[in-house]
Amino acid sequence: MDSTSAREQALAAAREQALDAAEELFYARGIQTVGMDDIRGASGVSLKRLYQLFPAKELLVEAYLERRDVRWRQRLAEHVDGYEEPGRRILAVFEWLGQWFAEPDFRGCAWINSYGELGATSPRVVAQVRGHKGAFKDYLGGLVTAAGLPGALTDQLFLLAEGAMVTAGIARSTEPAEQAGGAARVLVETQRR
Amino acid sequence: MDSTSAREQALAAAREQALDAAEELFYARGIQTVGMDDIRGASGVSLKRLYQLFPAKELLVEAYLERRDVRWRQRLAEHVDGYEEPGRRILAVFEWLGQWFAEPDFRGCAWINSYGELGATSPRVVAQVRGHKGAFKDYLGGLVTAAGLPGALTDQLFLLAEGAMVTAGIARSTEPAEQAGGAARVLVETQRR
DNA sequence: CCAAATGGAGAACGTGCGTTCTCACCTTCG
DNA sequence: CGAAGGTGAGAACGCACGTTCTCCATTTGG
Repeated sequence: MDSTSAREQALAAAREQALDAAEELFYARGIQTVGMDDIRGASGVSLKRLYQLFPAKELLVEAYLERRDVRWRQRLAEHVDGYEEPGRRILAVFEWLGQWFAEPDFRGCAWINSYGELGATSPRVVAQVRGHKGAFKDYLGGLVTAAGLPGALTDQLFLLAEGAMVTAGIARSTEPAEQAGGAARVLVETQRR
Repeated sequence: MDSTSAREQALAAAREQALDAAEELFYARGIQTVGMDDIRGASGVSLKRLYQLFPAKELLVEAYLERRDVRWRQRLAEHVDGYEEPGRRILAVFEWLGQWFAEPDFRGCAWINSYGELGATSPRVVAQVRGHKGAFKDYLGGLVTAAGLPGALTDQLFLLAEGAMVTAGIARSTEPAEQAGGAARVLVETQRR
């Protein structure tokens, strides 16, 4: 007998459909302007099931950010893992940012946007944003120490990456990735000796 | 006879009171969670007058961002003008960011937050945000060229400043200012010879 | 001093939306 | 087969809020 019954599979499938719709709509139009009814329409999951899976909209938002965080960091890591040399791996981060910025539906950093929208009212969203940014910074920190570089460099590279994300979102441009990458190269080189 | 009649003065005063309340509330709690009635309560300006001064909430938001932009850049320029040496003036920008981050009611960059909240729905807000960021970048550019440094440095310093603002807002910390300032110093020094 | 316009307080209107409820229709299992 | 429980479609409920309107007091200009 399966550990996952037919009913459980149906619930899991509905959950993914709901999160797919939530991600697409929330990211594209913001969270507050998307109603639960829009999620239902885009996902095909009934309101009843939606509220069964996520007892409140805030929990759906939380799950959306959580799943996106895992996937986002996974995609980044996959790109970085295409390189071996520690210094090169650091620059690969900014390279990947450029690829991300170039995606046609890019609308800035989902977490920064969510923070701007709900940072003052939703502690769960704040926790997700801090968690995501903390995880990204930790990842950067790993790359820096693997390259034998001082930890203080991590913060600087992190700020460059954050600045690039906001600016790419606001200006609808991919340039910030190269500009940040250039600055990162200089900072890394300076620390190398 | 005055070019400003008593009535005009009253209107101008009400406008300032409305904008004072709007700035305090919008910045602290976000724009969508503050109702026009909250603005009335905090400002003492009646709804009728509010709508007479700003025919729609979006226009009040626009005016709020516009006035804040002028004041923000003024405060920054005043701090920078405390220094003469061109290289020092660049670093003074990050110094001032640190002072700003340390203010008790600091809640991140008002424009980045507004963009996250309304960037997908309000073209007027988007225009204000792009305008403000453009003006800030231009100001930085002036400092860079005054120091005889290459223009490409402007973009890098801008990204550091933006990253510091977002991060200070999300993490509720003033550290990003020093971290960004440290990176800026390295970037400037590297270009100096 | 009076008519006309202005202003404030707050009710009212319309709408959007988060959340719950209704009800008819299955599915399931004894 | 038949009762019990879950499900989808969508109505319904409550509330918040942007915007407008009502009503009365006040001011203003002739």
